[in-house]
Amino acid sequence: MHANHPLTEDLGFLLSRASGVLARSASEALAPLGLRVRSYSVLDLVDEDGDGVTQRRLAATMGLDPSQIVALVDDLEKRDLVTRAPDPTDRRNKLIAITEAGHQVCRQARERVAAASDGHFEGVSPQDLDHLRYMLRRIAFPESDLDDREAVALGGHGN
Amino acid sequence: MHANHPLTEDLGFLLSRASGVLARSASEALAPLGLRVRSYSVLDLVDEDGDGVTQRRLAATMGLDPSQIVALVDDLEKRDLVTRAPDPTDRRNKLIAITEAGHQVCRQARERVAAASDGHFEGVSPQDLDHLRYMLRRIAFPESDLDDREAVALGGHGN
DNA sequence: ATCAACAATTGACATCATCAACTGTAGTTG
DNA sequence: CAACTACAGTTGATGATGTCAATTGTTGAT
Repeated sequence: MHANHPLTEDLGFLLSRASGVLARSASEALAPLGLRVRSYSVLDLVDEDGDGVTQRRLAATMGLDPSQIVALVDDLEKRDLVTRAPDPTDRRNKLIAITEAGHQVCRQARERVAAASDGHFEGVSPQDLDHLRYMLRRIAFPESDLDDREAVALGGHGN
Repeated sequence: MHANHPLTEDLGFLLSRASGVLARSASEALAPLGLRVRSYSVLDLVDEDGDGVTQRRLAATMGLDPSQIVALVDDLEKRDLVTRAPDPTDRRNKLIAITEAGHQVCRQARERVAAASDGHFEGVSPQDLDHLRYMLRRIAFPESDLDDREAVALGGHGN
């Protein structure tokens, strides 16, 4: 008899709650590597993108203010997990690229996070997880629901 | 062509991102009422629970440290949206109950939040939303997957 | 009467979010 | 070229949040 509260049916609340659960889990898994959830996100986004990524882009993808990226990259750079170099094409941009050490750490981090996350998805089927991913992507990245299909239709750019 | 980053397929990341999107939306919707997402959550949980709720319970439901509830209730109490009274049965507990004014504000808040949220779910069917709710509940409240089924088993009152 | 367990509270401290201001670079216009 | 605008990154201030240890008051049991 604790259900029935409108709040516990509210998607925003459930998202926040579920997100918190996963974040804690990931946080614990990453601690031994000296990473936090945020720095791991940066590392992961930079990984497998040999050309380097601008900080602006990182900020946009992570949904953060660009100013917050600075400290994250500072830390990763200080530990030689990423490099930060001005873009030759446009010296305003700084291209963040991963180092070999960073790549290794990133791999370990992925494994740890995945292992830690698995426990939370036990009751859910793989198809349901895919479905969940799909829906969350639509909510998290609304304007780019063009990812997998007709990327054309919208003349403008929504919002 | 920006997809394919493992991170953007990671459920933890997607949850955090989607949660952030909804939270901002709700935050803007609630600002005119002088509420934040957190205080709205408290208000909503207290509403429709005439008997009053202990702060411990609020903390557990919201996934917060009990110490954080104090300030939230302080604020709501100061504005006469809730009352805080010692439980006659066990004077350690304080029962938080809603006031008439609180009930009214809560209703407005719900409408505003719902209106603001709707925009984020446009592309998703009602059944998918139900499904989403269901899965999120499983992730957010793992031990209580009894919600929809044998909610009886525990003689007590959950938790 | 003493003790352990618990709810609420306080305070300290680190993290994070939000914004405004500043620097350096690029592109445009006169 | 000079002046202007626009942008990426950076810094700093300020408030909100998360986390934890310690305290107070209350309960229940010994």
